[in-house]
Amino acid sequence: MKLTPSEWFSRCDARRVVLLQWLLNRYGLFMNRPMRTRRQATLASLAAELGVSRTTVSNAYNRPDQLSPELRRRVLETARRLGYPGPDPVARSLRTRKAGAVGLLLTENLSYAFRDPAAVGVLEGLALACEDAGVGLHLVPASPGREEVAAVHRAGVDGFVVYSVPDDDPHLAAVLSRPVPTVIVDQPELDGVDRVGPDDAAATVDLANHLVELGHRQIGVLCMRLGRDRKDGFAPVDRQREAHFHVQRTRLSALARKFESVGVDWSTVPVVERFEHTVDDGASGARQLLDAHPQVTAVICTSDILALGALAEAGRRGLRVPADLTVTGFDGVAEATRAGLTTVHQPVLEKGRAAGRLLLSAGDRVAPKVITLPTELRIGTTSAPPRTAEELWFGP
Amino acid sequence: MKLTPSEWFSRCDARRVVLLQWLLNRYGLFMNRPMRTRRQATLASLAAELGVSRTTVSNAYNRPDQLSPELRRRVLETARRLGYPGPDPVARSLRTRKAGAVGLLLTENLSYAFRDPAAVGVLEGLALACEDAGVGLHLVPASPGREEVAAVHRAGVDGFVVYSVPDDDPHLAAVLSRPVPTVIVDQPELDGVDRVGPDDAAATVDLANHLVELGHRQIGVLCMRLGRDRKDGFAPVDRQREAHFHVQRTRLSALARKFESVGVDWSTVPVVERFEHTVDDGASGARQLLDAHPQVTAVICTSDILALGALAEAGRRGLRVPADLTVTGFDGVAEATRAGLTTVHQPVLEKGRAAGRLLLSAGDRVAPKVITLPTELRIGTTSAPPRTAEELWFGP
DNA sequence: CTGAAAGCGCTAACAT
DNA sequence: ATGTTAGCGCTTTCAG
Repeated sequence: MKLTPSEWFSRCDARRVVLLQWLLNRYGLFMNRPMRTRRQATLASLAAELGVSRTTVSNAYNRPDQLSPELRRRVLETARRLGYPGPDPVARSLRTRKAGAVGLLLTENLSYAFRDPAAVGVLEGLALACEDAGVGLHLVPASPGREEVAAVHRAGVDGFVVYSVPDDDPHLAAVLSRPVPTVIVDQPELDGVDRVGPDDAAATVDLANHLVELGHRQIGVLCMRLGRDRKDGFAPVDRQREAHFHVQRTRLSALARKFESVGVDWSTVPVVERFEHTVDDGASGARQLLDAHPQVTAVICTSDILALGALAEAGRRGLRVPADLTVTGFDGVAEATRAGLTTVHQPVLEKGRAAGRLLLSAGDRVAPKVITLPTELRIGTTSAPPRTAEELWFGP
Repeated sequence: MKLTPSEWFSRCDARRVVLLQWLLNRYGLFMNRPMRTRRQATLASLAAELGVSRTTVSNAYNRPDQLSPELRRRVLETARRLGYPGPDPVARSLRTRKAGAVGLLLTENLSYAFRDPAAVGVLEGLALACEDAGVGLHLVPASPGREEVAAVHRAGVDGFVVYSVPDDDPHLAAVLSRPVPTVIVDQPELDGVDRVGPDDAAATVDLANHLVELGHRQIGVLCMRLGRDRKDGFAPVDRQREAHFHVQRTRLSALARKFESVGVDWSTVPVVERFEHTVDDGASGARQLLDAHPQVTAVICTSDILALGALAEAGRRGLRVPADLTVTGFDGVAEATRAGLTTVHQPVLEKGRAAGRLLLSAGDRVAPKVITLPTELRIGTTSAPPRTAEELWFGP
């Protein structure tokens, strides 16, 4: 039988192989590569050089106890001499079926992720969980604009954490199509997919109760984006109901339920939406809200960032908080606490950490798991009873 | 000649192979794997199912122009039916020698990285560069404490960005031992390694000039950690000189040169070191400095974060800034600008972005490249001439 | 436009 | 304690 070149090659003894490899390397076979990238030493060439098997070299790196210390020393020494940088991580990943990294998908400009303290908290918690497990955290390049999902397919990871994306996000679909475990943080809520997040409805009801008890009936709401389309302004009830962001949808509907239960017609409650989640947009949203509805006694914001903007706008208008206007937030980030904001605190760092742990412990689990984090209503110095008609006439 | 099983196997035609694979799969060969992980479809099995070659299936994903649209449709359709998730990223990386990710090494708790605005800026810029190039950003889990460098070797990346680590960092050594391009941000300064950073010496001299011109001679310095060992307190001159952080070393020596040139004996200048880089540590450092040296008229901080702490401490002591005490920073982060701090501004976001671009454009380059970023002295409201003896006695 | 052949560099199971 | 064998899943010339 005729041998293929590779078969013949593989029948040569180690010394011959080395010689051949060297010759091929030296004279042209790799000429198409830039000369600088001189053919790296590999585990195989190292083994050949040493006259031992590849297994032995592999063991020298991965299972020191499987070798005599003396041989191991020789292997490592020769590796250094030959400039062998250790087993190639990609090849090892292919073989072991472990990439040693978890992917993070946040369909937002990364700039946003780094600016929003709540997002940073999640990121930090996740990073800590990864650090504990010794795995890398692979940020997937996915801007909200681009529909390009190739990056998701290209990511060599053992699982994904998806942070707060719309339910119709194409990147999310791509993630779910990959045969690796996935944990969603906050939103969307998907059957059969692990998730970690607060009980938004309950937390929002707590907050609403507080405002109802204070006596507020003339309220306005400032919320984050409700869809992937850029839209700033008043959001009618059907847009609220069809919001592609589950968190916003839940918070709004919880507010609606509570306030309707005390006789407020929700369709008359102004809800202002802002696409960007910044303090400035919070301020402009509050401006729009208060310009059109000056009778409002409380502005409920679905995030602290927006609420900080609302506070700034109140100041600009000469409205004293909470005497003239009540403002509330959501998240309980440090900046908000410092500002004395009445808000719902959620443990963002824990959220990220829980997501990481959940993901990394996947595999021994079969049923999807949902972790609900505790929230806490934190009454600060930005909420008080509305001024009565009397007070408005005669002063406090 | 006797055929090995694999040789024999490879001589079977496609239909037989499929049947065999199916049988083996079904009956025991993979019984050691958990049953849930039912053998995923692969490109090969898909090709077999379709009766085409692997090349064709590969092309369907990677080179649509190499197929009839009709065939491509059929391939993708069958893929969906079989639950084939597309080419495995790790296998592809092994074959193409491209991981599609850049590694980021910052030997600090990631928590720190996310809290320090200067670090966040760099991270953000780097993330933007990666996003533009469509490659992932792989955060390497490397806490300062652990000497464990395996994570560096395990990272499947095409290159590394190293942000501000000590020159004797073992993780850095591990990175440099990998046969991939590396760009260092800020420090250390290493021959033959690409680097991007400001001209610390020149910038510091600018700042020192400003203080000298104002008339300050009794100064104190507050600096970041000078070594990997946790050490808080006064740093004698030799510790300053032997600092393992090039940036700190340079800033201190530039200050020393400048102030010595106007007659100040540097060995009498108190330099307080803080291991942690937080506002609180800045405050405690300032306290230690001012407790021991109340005659100081200016506190020069090697970062804005420390300077913000110093401002807080000054307030706590009833010192008016800048009337009673001048405080300066370094970096020009937003918080500092808001506080009116006199500082050296450096474009942190650009720094990260430049590092990313530099790394991603490597390969067509041969000589190492160093990018020096412009800095700008920003005189704020925290620097003024020191009070004269007269003023001290008779008031301003 | 399609297919055959040849590995990328490594590890794990199973011998010895 | 060390070696043998058999791929992991893919892309890429090169030859039809």
